[in-house]
Amino acid sequence: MKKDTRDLLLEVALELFATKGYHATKVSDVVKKAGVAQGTFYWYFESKEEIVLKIMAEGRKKLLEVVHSGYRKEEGNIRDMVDSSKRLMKKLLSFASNNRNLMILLLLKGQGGDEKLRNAISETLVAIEKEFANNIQRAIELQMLEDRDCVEFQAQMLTSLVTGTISRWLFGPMHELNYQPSLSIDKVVDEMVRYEFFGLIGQGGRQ
Amino acid sequence: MKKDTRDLLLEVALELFATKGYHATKVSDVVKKAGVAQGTFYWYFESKEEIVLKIMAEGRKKLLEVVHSGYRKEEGNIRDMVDSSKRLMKKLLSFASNNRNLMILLLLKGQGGDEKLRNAISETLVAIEKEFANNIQRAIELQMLEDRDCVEFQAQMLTSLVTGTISRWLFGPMHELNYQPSLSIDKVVDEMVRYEFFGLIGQGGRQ
Amino acid sequence: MKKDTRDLLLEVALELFATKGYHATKVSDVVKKAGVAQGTFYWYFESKEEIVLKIMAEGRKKLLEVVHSGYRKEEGNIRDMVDSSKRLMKKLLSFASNNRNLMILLLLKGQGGDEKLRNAISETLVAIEKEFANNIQRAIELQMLEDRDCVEFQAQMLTSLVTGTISRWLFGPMHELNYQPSLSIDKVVDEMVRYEFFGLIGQGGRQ
Amino acid sequence: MKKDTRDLLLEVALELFATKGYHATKVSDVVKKAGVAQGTFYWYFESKEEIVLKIMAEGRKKLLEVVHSGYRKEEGNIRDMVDSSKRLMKKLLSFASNNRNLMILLLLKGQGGDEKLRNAISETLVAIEKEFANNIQRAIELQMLEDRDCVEFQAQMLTSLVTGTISRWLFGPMHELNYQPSLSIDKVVDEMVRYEFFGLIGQGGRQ
DNA sequence: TATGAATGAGCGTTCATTCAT
DNA sequence: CATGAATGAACGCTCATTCAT
Repeated sequence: MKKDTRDLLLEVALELFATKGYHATKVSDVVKKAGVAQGTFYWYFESKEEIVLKIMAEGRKKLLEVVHSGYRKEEGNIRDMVDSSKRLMKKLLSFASNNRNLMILLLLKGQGGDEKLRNAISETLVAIEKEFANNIQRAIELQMLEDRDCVEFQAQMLTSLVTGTISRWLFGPMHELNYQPSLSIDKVVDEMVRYEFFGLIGQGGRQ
Repeated sequence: MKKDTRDLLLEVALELFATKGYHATKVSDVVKKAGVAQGTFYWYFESKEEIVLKIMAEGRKKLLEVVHSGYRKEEGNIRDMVDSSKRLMKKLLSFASNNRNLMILLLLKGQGGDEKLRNAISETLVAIEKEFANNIQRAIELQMLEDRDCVEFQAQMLTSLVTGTISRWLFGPMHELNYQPSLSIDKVVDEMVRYEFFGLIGQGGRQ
Repeated sequence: MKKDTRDLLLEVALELFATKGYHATKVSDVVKKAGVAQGTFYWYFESKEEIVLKIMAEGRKKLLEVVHSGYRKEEGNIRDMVDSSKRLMKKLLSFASNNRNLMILLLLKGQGGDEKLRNAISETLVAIEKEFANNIQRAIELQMLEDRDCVEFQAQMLTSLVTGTISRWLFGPMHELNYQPSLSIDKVVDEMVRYEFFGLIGQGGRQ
Repeated sequence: MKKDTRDLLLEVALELFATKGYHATKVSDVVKKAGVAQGTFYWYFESKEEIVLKIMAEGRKKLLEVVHSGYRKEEGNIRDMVDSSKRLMKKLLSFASNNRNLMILLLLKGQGGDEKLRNAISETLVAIEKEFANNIQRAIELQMLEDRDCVEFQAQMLTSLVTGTISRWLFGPMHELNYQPSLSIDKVVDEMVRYEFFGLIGQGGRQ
């Protein structure tokens, strides 16, 4: 069951991009680690840029599947909404935890690359934001949330909260690749969703 | 009143780093735009890396001054706390708005650089997080916030929220350099601080 | 029968190092003369320093083979010893004559280079000195030479004599690269070995 | 009694050329160590090359004075000749010992420099050789040495012997700048002059 | 499919030298 | 005499990409 060379290259490239960064990773590093010749790389991919875009496109697809499959369609009350969000966040965090390299590329190391690279990342975030916006909109229509007339902005804040928290949780304050998360997924989910809906004050905050 | 060459280089370099990214900016670009010879650059800076670190260190210092000077010391009730936070956020957003290039470097384009560059960014975020944590801790001690035993994590979520929102507000969903913010500072501050303390549900959310 | 590119580069580099000196020879000179691209140089060698060290190591090896193979093992009397030395010197001078560029690098032009370069040269001389010391020591043990209790020093004087004479003979007083030796090898060998054993006074010197 | 700036620069430059080599020594190193500004250097010297040539010309002059003043004019017999040579060698070694930096430049580090630099060194050696040749010629005319019809060559061998021995004695086998000579001047002189006149066999060698 | 030698434009950096003050 | 900022040509090296086999 020999590994397909193309997949091997994709895998090795992702690992190196995540470890050393896109720019610092040479094509020669990739082929060396994959155990193939330099030319072989260019049989499968047009350029270094193409492979990273392929990686990110694939990653975005998988990530969006998670986000999209996350919400239950029929919320009833706030508790349902919170539970639903918790389920989504749990899925998201699990996915992130199982795809550390991808998350590094999407959330951290990719930002400094070329225009196209940055756009790919932005598009991913926009897509996530859109999903969140849809959900918020629906909740508003169900009169579960007050209509503050800035759904997009709220979705964007939520996206910032989630992506920032994920990257901080997975890689620690200094973005160390081998950082071991100190909080359990459940604790993070609990706190994050609480924050999502109730902010710092929380449900029982004195007003 | 000839501009000091060193400052000129710093300014030009920041602009180019923000516009094209650190890697894509050549030293020759910087000196060309500054109108000095290649060697002049190396009279003032040891390397391309040094100048970007200098820029970021200086930027971090100014940014932290804003964050640090932001909070009032003697909050009384929740309204005070919220007002205090609003004042801070307003200062932060004004600063960001007036230092777009710096924010690009700190929040967007810097991430893909060398190890040292990324560390410089991480350290900045850590410093902000620390300020936020201090404030949350104080609010807890004043019994204005419930002690959820995860102050650090809360501070980190807050940092994610704020930095993400700022970069999204200033540069739009696609991180365009010339993006014109569509929301006024006051609106952003209102919504962000509301979110900070009350989450999506908000003060008057039906439970 | 295409020449191996690596060997071609080594050969061209040696010639240029000998002609213009290590520092004055640019990598671009080497590749231009070899008719390959700049990058090709770095396919075969890590750096300009590496190639010169490789050249010198190879040269030292060949030189030491000559020195080592030079002496007969079983000298009987002084005449044998003198003849043996003549054979060695003849071999040495032939080698030097056939490897002018190498000798230039080892004896003349290399000295001003980097630390490693100079060390490589010193090590070569030390190795030669050691061979000479062994031979002197053996001659003492055979009671063919008086034990003056300074074998090392004698070997060093001999090394100075031989290397100095070779470089002076091959390249003339002004170290000209295209100098034509004015004395035949046999004459030089005769006089040098006479000097080696009998000094200025010579065998028949009046005392 | 402030040190003359020009002399200071000469002194500092010699030290650095000897320590780091001509090429590795930057003009900025010299002025930094001398505590003057970069421009000052060029008030006193036209170029980096000029200063090293000045240094070497001055050094050669002093060295030749020693060599020239070395021989007694009226040798009588071989013992006189040997004694006379011993006196010269002792002077030479004392001079070398007191001018280590100069000797490094003349005998070791200078060789790899530019054409002019190498010529300056060659000329020095030629001048020494000439002095030696004169002395040998005179000894032949006094019938103290056999006329082997190769006075120049003999002088050259003698020069090789002397210069090689000096550099090896002062700086050790690896040309270390801080090497401490292990033999006393007198021992070196004894052995060197013995070798000069009698070779390895020596006066009492069995023939 | 796969190899790996070859390419060459381009970059960061160096440093001897100049010159206005 | 002295300063030190400014110059700019030049060099070693990189690395994504190509191509003959």
